[in-house]
Amino acid sequence: MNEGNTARTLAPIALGGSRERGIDRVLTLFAYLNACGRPVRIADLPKALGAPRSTIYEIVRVLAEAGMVEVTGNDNKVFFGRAMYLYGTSYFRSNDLIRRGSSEVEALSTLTGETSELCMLNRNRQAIIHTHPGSRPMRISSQVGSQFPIPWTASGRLLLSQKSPDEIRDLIQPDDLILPDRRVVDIERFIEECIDARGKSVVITRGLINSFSQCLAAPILGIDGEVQATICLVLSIEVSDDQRAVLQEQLIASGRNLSMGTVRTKLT
Amino acid sequence: MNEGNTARTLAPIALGGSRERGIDRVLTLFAYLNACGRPVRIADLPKALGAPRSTIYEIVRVLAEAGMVEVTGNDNKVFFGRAMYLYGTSYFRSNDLIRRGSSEVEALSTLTGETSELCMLNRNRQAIIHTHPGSRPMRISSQVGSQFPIPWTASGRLLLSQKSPDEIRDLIQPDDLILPDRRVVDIERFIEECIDARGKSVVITRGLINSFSQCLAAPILGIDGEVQATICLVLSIEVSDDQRAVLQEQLIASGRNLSMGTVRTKLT
DNA sequence: AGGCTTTGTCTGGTATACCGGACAGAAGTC
DNA sequence: GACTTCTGTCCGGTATACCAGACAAAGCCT
Repeated sequence: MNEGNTARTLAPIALGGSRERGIDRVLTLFAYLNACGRPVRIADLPKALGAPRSTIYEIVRVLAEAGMVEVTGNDNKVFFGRAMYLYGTSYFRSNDLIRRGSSEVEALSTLTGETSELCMLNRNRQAIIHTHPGSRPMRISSQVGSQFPIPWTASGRLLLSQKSPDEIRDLIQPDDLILPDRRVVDIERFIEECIDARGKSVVITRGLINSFSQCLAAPILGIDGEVQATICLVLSIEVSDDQRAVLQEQLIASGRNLSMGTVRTKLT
Repeated sequence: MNEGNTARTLAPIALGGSRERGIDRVLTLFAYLNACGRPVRIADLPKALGAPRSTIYEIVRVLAEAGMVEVTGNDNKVFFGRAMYLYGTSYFRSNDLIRRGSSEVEALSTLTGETSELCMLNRNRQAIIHTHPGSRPMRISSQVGSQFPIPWTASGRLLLSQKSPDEIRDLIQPDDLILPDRRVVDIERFIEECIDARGKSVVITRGLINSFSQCLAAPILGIDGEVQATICLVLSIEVSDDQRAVLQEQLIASGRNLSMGTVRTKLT
């Protein structure tokens, strides 16, 4: 019933009915479909995206023709299409880090029995690129493709660790500082934590996204030492210190394993 | 050195310098990136796509900001980006057939030792959705994401088998009828072959894409009996009749396995 | 170094892509 | 069946996205 809540966060600004480019409409549409995670009725899109009906129908028609989205036969719902999958696969094939990272996540998760994730920055969000659930009876896991506000996660602190305070301030929207339980993260405190994360081989956050989990994240470094991604473990808050120390070592090893040019240069 | 050969097949018409929509430029760009299969210098795009420089730079900037493409740091090449991967994954997750089909391809290929592929229609091309190379010393295989003119393949005949002659004529461009060795497929003959394929449980083509391979394709049927995709085997032309008969049965079983509602309804 | 080509940025003008709104058909409501 | 709401299509006007072309910076040859 509440219209446009999602739209307000997705649509660039969407004031007053100012005219907008087709390409921007398309990008907003994609983001919205991804956020929904399932087919959406075309008729709902104008409201949800704050766009005129005629525009939406035209855009969907063009995108459907190109295979970027598909329209289901009977009830006119749209979702991503085959072409999107092909292009995404193309990216995956070309991207060594994601390929290696995905299999490292599987390995780490199998080894430890815990949920493991590969995370990267996507604009001003932290995206779950790949994940493998743990083998414990109570799994804690998030969906591939879902995106979190950066301040919610340990990975986020690492991913921003090489940015300047001003860059961080620019990147973080006020909304992003509100945790799921309504607590608010102080931006200055967050910036400190990011800078603190610089060069660290592991960062831990506890009780941020919820009260019963903690997140251990290790950086994956590029050829010139910048943080390209993180690999992380999602643990129950109750894991013993000893256990965590072991897991932490394995996590750091995985992160180092995926990093470029840092380990190999070591002399025997 | 030959400029624009690819562009001519990709760009809608692109005559005379008529103005074109941003969204169409974007779709052309995506298709071109996919056709190249690797990062492309931004500076080459205006020539390749028949678009003005200023437009290309603007479009790439916007798409890069949204993460749909990425620009490499040093030599300004563009390729698909993380967002494309996320959205593609989203499609994959929502699409049962591709998920099951991909694993069936793996299974069939492992079982037979031959190259296997999952194919679907994508606009007026046949797309390789998933593939697994055979275990023979001389592999014959094509890349995931690559797209062929429909008349080149056995799968193509199945995928069009339920269309009317007029629909087929509309779909097939004159260029598509030219085989890699310059022979030309007769459109009327091709239409007959498509209609022939209607209801067949396997279609075989020999020496079409090259002289040393043959392609066996089996339909994957949707709930109401229409061909949604095909699964196929790429074999050396020299495989014995006996061998082929065995492979053919396994292929048909895989296709039936992936089809909806046809087998399960059988009485014991 | 001097010319030549290539690359990326910027700007103003105009063809047109997007918008608003009208319209008809479908679907629900009483 | 009359009335309201919702869905999808169509059309003319205008704000503007795209284009052409100029410019500077950087390569790249002799």
